[in-house]
Amino acid sequence: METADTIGAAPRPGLRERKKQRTRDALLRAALELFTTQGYEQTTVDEIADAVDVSQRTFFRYFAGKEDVALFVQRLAESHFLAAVRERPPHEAPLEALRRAVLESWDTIGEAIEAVIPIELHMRTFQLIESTPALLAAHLRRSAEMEEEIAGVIAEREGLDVDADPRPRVAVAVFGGVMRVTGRLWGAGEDTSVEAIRALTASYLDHVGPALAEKWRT
Amino acid sequence: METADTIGAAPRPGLRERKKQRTRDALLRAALELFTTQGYEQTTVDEIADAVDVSQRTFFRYFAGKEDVALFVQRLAESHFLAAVRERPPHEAPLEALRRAVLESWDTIGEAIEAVIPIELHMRTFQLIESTPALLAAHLRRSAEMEEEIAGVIAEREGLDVDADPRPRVAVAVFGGVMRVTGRLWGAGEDTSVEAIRALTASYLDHVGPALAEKWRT
DNA sequence: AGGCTAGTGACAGTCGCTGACAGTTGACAA
DNA sequence: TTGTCAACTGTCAGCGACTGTCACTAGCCT
Repeated sequence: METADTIGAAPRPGLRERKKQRTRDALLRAALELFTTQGYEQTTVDEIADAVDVSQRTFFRYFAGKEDVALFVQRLAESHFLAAVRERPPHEAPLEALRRAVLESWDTIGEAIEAVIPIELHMRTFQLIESTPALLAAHLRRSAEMEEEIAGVIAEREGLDVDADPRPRVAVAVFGGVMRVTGRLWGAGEDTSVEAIRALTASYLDHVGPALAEKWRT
Repeated sequence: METADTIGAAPRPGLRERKKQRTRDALLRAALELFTTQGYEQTTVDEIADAVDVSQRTFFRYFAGKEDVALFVQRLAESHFLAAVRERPPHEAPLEALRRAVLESWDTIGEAIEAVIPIELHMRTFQLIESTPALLAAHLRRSAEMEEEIAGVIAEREGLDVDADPRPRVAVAVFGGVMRVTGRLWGAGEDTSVEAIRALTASYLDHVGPALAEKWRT
């Protein structure tokens, strides 16, 4: 099944594989570039394919559709976050684990992204998603799916049954809600640095307690 | 501009208007019936139009698309909930107002729905939305938009600036997150009665506090 | 009764997406 | 090196969602 160098650190992917990777990257970049400059709906799949000089059919062999390309990097980031959650030490309280996972994972996420596309392009894409109904919808659905997954992780950490105890899902729902708000505000604001989103997230998470309080008047 | 009976309680819509209403209702029912029996993706717009004996073009004059029909009743419910929130007395704490608004509005929502389609059909539609990716995505986006609106209402109640104080958005995000979880579980469960969703909602809202606690172990 | 206009159907066209088939090119063994 | 196999690709054909156009029908109003 596998060649001898499977164990080695640099398996040298082979020409075929490298070519595939190049086409995939080229399609991704071309798509995001076109989306962010002329708009998502205004960009046709043919345009993207033409820009990379492949047939439309080939585009669909690499990506499930327009949506899929647009959210590709987002999914990358999400999987990093999910991994970060799984690696939190078990003694941390659920919300604390989630909080630290986000705050810490942003750096690794940034690196992972830059290995594929320029970070600046990703920023523009992020704002595009927020402002394009079709993309926002798809993104929210993905988020919902991931929340379900995370709820499972949390439940396991605490040795609970997700379907019996409401707390895992509730905690994750609360957390997810706050994350969406911060993401939205970050995209709308001026400062698109990693520091900015980190500070914003921390601040908003700190406001969950006060927001649930009976009296808002100081 | 308006005829004399504008002031009257029963303006008698006129034949034209009544005909339109009938077509709209017929399209809505036919669509939901087809969606829930053979599936959303498996149902074409032509089928729906044929079932009501109008042209495809006419369908698109009444609804923006397939998604729009499927979520029509949901939007009806949402607007009722929003109205209920606006009518809560100002002395209630934000989360308390939201809580009471949901719990109380379900009855009025039920009535409003039944004026358009049989309630049983709506239940099936609800489950369809939860289990159809494309519809779930659209629904989540709508919810997000409404959360933004509600955040504005809450901010106004408390005399705050939504963009300056994080609490309105955070509170609504938390609430919305819990609502989604309960909705999901309700659709997945057996008991589709109004009582069931009411009890489930109350229970899950009560678990927000415990879910945020440091220690989950009793 | 007759003109006005909202609502409709028929038609054509765009775009996202998929299946089928044939041609090309890297991978791997004889 | 060469030949075989499998992976990738392009071309073509087609479906379904959706939109613009235009002529026509049918309520409405005077």
